[in-house]
Amino acid sequence: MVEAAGGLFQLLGLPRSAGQIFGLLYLSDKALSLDDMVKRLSISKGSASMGARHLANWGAIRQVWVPGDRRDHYEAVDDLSQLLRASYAEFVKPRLNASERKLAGIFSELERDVERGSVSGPEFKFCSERLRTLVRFHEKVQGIGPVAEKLLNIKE
Amino acid sequence: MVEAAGGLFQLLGLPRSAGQIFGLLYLSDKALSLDDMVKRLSISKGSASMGARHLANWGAIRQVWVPGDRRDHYEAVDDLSQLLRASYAEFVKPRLNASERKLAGIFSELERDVERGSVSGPEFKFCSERLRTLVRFHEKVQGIGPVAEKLLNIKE
DNA sequence: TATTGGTTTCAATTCGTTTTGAACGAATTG
DNA sequence: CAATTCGTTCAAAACGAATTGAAACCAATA
Repeated sequence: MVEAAGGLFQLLGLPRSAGQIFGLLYLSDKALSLDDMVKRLSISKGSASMGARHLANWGAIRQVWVPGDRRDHYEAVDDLSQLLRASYAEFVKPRLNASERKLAGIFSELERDVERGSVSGPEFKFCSERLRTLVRFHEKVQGIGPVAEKLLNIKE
Repeated sequence: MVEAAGGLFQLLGLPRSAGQIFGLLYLSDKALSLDDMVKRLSISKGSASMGARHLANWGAIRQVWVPGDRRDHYEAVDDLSQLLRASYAEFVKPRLNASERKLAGIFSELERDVERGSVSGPEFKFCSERLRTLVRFHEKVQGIGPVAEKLLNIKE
C-alpha cells in the first residue's frame, strides 16, 4: 500500500526514501516518530533522519508536538497543490530564468566568434536563426507555468 | 557554446551525452557524422552511436543521406514544440494513466484491509479521505497537459 | 574473396548518488 | 550521576546509470 504511494513520489527525482516517508505520513492519521518510519519502512535511522529533514525544509511535512513523548513526530501537509506551486516557484522558475540568461550568453558569444572569423557567415545566419527559435520556444514554455498554477487553484 | 546548450537538455533527465549531441546538431547548419560528434564533443564512439540512435528513436534527430559519403549523417529536427508534445504523449501520459490505476488498486486493497480488521475504522476514514484528495489532485494535474499543448501550438 | 570504412554490441570501468551503520553529543530519566 | 534514549553526522559501502574501448559485425568496394 505504502510502497505504491512511495513509488508515486519517486518519479519526481527525489530520493526513494523521502518518497516512502511522505507516502507513509500522508496516509497515516497520526503523526509518526522517526523510528516508526524506521520500523514500518525498514530503512536506516540515518535515512529517516535525513529524509525527514529534507521533506520538512521542502515544506512537504511538518514537525508536530506530541505531549508526553520526547520524540519528534511528523505529519504530512494535506494541500498538495500548494506544495506543487511552491516547488515550482522554488525549483523550476529559477532554472528557467537561468537558462534564459544562458541563452543570451550564447548569443553574444556567437557574435564574438563571427567577428573573430571562427564562424562563417552562413553558419552564423543558420545558428542565430535556430537560437531565435529556441528563445521563442523557451518563452512559450515559461508561459505554461502561470496557467498551470491557475488550473491547480480551481476547485471543482 | 555547445556545452551550454547541451546542459540545457541535460535538465530533462536524458543522458548527458545525448543532450550534447542534440545541442551540437541543433546549432550546426550541416548534417554531421558519428565521428564528427566524437571529435567535437570528445566522447567515445560507443556513446555517440547509442546517443544518436536514442535521439533518432525519440524523433529528436533525423538520419540524412549525404551523397558521396558512406557515413551516416544526422541533423536535428527544428520543431521543438512538436517534439515536446510527442514526448508528453509517449512518456508522461502513460505514467499518469499507470498511477491512476495504481491509485484505484490501493483503494481496493485498503477496503480489503479494513474488512480483515488490520485497519481500524477511524484510520480507514482518514486514509480514504486522503486518497480521495489525491485522486482529485491527480485529475487536476492530468488536466494541465491538454492546455499546455494548446499553448505550445499558438504562434505569436 | 579479401579488404576497408563504418556501425553496433558488450563487458569492464567509472562516476555520482543513496543507503547504511556506527559514532557522537545533547537531553532525559531513574 | 550513571545509564538510557534520541537525533544528527560522517565515512564507507552498495547501487545504478553512463561511458569507455575493443571486438564483432556488416556492407560496399576492389
